[in-house]
Amino acid sequence: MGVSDKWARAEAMCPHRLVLEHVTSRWGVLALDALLDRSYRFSELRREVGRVANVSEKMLAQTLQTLERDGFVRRDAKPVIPPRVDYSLTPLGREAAEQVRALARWTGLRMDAVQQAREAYDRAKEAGRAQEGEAVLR
Amino acid sequence: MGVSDKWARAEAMCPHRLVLEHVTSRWGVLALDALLDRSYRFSELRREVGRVANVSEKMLAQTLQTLERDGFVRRDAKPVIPPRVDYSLTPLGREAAEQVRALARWTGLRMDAVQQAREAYDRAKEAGRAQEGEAVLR
DNA sequence: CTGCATCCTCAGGGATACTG
DNA sequence: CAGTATCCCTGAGGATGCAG
Repeated sequence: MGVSDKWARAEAMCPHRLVLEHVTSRWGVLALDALLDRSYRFSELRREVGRVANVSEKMLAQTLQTLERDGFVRRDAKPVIPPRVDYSLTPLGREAAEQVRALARWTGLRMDAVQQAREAYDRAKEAGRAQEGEAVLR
Repeated sequence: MGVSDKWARAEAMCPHRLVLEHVTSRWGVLALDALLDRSYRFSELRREVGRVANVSEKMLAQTLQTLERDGFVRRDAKPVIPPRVDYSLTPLGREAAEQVRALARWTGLRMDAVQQAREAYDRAKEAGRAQEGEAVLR
């Protein structure tokens, strides 16, 4: 289990923050987003998520377990050889995933504004440095 | 700068994911949420965020810089002694913060469902273990 | 194929001390 | 007060190997 004492304390202070962390975690976001479209088998999901950013099988498994425990993801393992496990969203998980996707879509829409802001910021910073240098020279 | 090569690669693949990470980062969420209500001075914000989870001044500063660079947070430092720096949301940041707060509120509302799911999960897991033990005994 | 266990690395992030 | 710089350590997370 990955839950450290520090997190236990955090949970005590504000339990729903932990859920938020799970949902907005690096791989949680991507998994939920993918599962919003359809159900996936494990390595299928791994590939799908991997289209955006590579995820180790360990982290994906861990993420899915957390999401399952929180009641967002349903896992059904068919008892066949070779094993086949399908992951899908519960109704609760669907709600969460929609929120997350909304946020993700928003960031996509506003990327240009963010880009501009960054350039302005970097330019301003650069100008600041130049002035500083000038001051030193006299 | 804390941007590692790994993140540079991630940015190349999918730039808006990075923004999402900033916004949903541990301290980003709390800062945005706090600033949605009003503007704060640095250590005032530190205290406010600290009501939920303690944040080192280093991490708060880092978080605020990232958010400022992305154009979410406006920072105005009054040139007075002692220094006074006010942080507030830009219109863009307000949009982001509202999304984040929506997500946060949703988790709060659904905490009971999550709790139940967790208990069910843990019970099922426990039952599984018990059966396993039984099987071993015969 | 789907995991769980193990080991190992590195970067996130806390504590502290110092500057403007 | 509001940071910046430094040190240091924990823990997230990748790689590998094994089991069912």
